[in-house]
Amino acid sequence: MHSQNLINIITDALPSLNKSETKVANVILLDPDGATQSSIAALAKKASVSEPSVNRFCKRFNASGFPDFKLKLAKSLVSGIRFVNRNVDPNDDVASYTPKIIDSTINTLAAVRDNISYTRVNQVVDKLIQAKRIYFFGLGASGSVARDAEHKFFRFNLPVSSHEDVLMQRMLASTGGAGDLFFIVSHTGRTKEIVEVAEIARNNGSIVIGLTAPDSPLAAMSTLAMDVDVPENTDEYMPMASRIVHLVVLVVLATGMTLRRGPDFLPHLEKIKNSLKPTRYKSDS
Amino acid sequence: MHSQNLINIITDALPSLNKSETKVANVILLDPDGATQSSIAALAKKASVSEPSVNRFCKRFNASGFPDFKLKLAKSLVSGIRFVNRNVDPNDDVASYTPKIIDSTINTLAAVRDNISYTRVNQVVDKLIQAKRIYFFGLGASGSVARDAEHKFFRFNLPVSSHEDVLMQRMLASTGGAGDLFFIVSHTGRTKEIVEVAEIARNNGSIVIGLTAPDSPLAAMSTLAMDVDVPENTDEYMPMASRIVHLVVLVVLATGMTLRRGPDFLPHLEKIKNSLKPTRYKSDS
DNA sequence: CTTTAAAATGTAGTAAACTTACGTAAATTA
DNA sequence: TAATTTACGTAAGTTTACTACATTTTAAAG
Repeated sequence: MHSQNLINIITDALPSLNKSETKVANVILLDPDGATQSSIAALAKKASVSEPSVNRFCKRFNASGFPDFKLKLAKSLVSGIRFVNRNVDPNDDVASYTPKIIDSTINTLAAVRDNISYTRVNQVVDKLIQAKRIYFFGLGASGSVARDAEHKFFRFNLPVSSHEDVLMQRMLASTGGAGDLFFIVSHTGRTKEIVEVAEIARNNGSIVIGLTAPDSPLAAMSTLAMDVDVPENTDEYMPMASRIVHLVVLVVLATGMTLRRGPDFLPHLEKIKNSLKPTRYKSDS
Repeated sequence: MHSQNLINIITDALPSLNKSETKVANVILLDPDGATQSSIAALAKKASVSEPSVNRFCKRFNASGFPDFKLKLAKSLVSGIRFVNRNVDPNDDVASYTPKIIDSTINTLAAVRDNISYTRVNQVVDKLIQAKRIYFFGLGASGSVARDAEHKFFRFNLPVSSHEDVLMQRMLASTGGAGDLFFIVSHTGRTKEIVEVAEIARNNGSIVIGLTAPDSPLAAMSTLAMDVDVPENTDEYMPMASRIVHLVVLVVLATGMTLRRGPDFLPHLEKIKNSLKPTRYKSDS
C-alpha cells in the first residue's frame, strides 16, 4: 500500500504509461523539485516531448493542468515526507541509506499520527492516572522500551518499575491485584510468554494495557489495548520502526498524564530536572 | 521563534505591511489553500488591489513571482509537517497534544536527516566494523538506548554488551584496550561520570564513539563523535526527542554495518529472525 | 499651509506560459 | 492490409503574469 504521495503515485503508474508519458515521468522523478520550478516548455524540452504531452501527463494524474500539477508535486516534496518507500538497496552508500532510513521512520510516524485513536489514548491515560502502581514489561527489543517508559513515568511520583525477565514478570503478575497496572509492550503481540503474563495479571484483577499490534493475542488479552498499526517492514536491511513508534506513543501518554495532573505538578518536574545539574559539566553558553 | 512556514512568516510580518499588502495578506491567510489555486487576477480582485500589488507582495516574501509564491505557500500547507512549533499547551486535549508531539518528533528527525554528516556515519561504521568487542554505555534515559543498541548489534556475531551502571562502566573502561570499542550515549554529553568513563577508556587505548551533542565534553573526549544536533526542547510538557534521534542513528549505523558485511551475511540475520518463531502464536494471516 | 520628495498604488502594454483544437503518425485489431 | 483506435505534435488562441511608467498618496521641509 503506497501513500497518496504524488511521487509514489507516479512511480507506481510508471509501467502503465506510454512512451512520451514515461519520458515526462522520468524527468520529473529525476528532479521533482526542479520540475516544480520549470515551465511547461522547459520540461517538455528536457523530456523531448511536446508541451501538450506534458499537459496530458498532468491531467492523467488528476491535475487540472500543469500549474496545478506543479502545486501538487510541490506538496509531495515538503521536507518530511519524501520518496521513501524505496527500500535500502545492497548497493546503497551512506548518502542513500541514511535519508532512506530516516524518511521511512518519518513516514511511519506520520501514519501513526493519522491513525492513532485519540479516544483510546484518553482511556489509557485514564487508567494510568488511576493506577496505584505501574509495571512496564517487555521482552527483547521491547524490553528497552519498557525500561525507557520506567524512566519517563517515575517522575509522576508513583511506584513504577520495568522488567525484562519473564520469570520476574510472571511472579509480579501473579501477585498483583486491583490498583496495579501492567503495561505490556510487544511489537507483534504474539509472543506466548508475554501473552501468558498478561493473562495471569488479568486473572488477578489487575489492569493490563498492551502497547502492541491491533488484533493480536496480546491486544485481545488486554483490558485496554493501546494498539498502533506499524507496517511490517519486509526489507531485510531496514529494521522495524516499531520501537520508535512505541517510544513516541509513550511520550504521548506521559504528556497526557502530565496535563491531567495540572499545572501544580510542574514544580515537581522542575525539581527532578534540577537534581541532575550537579552531575553535569557547565555549559559554556 | 516561528518556523519557516510561510504562513507564520506572513502572520509575523503583518504589522509591518502597508495598506494594500495587508489586504493581500488577509485574503491569503483567510484561505491559503484557495490562494494557491487562484490566478493573480482573482486574488487581486478579492483583495481589492491591483495585480502588481499582489506581485510585489510575493516578491517581498522572497518569491521570484506569483507562481513561485503559490508553490511555497502550497508547501506550507502540506499535512506532512504541520504548523507544529507550537508547544503543547496546558489546555490542550488529546486531539491537540497527540499530533503536536508526533509532528514535533517528525520535525526533529527531518532536521537530523538534513544535517547528519554522512562522512561521520561512514567513519563510525568503519570503527564498528573493525572492533573486536563493543560496549554500549548510557545513563538514565540513554541507558535504554544503550540497551536497545545491544539488541541491534549482537546480531553481528560480535561480543556486545550494554551497561547502565557507572561502576561497571568504569571497570570495563579500565580493563579495555586495543580492539575494544566503547559506544557512549549521552544527550547532553556533559554528565561528568560518563565523560570520565570515556577518558579512562581512551587512556587505555580503546576506541570511544560518543553519540552525543556536538561540542560537548563527551564529543571532545571521543575518538570519533557521532554528534547530532537535537534542538533542546524548552517546553515543559514536551520531553526531549533525543532518545528517538539516538535510536534512529543507531539504526543507521547498524544498517551501515549490515551493508558492509555484504549479502553473505543475510542468511545469518534470517536465522536469528527464525529462532524467535517458536515463541510466537501463529499469525492468522 | 504649501511645496517637494518619496513611497505606495494603479494602468496599460507586453511577454511568457498554458491550453485547446486539430491533424498526422503510430499502433492495434480484424 | 485496411480500419480503427490511440498516441503525439503543430500551431493558434487564451490566459496569466510581469514590466515600465503614470498617478496618487503620504510624509517632510520650508
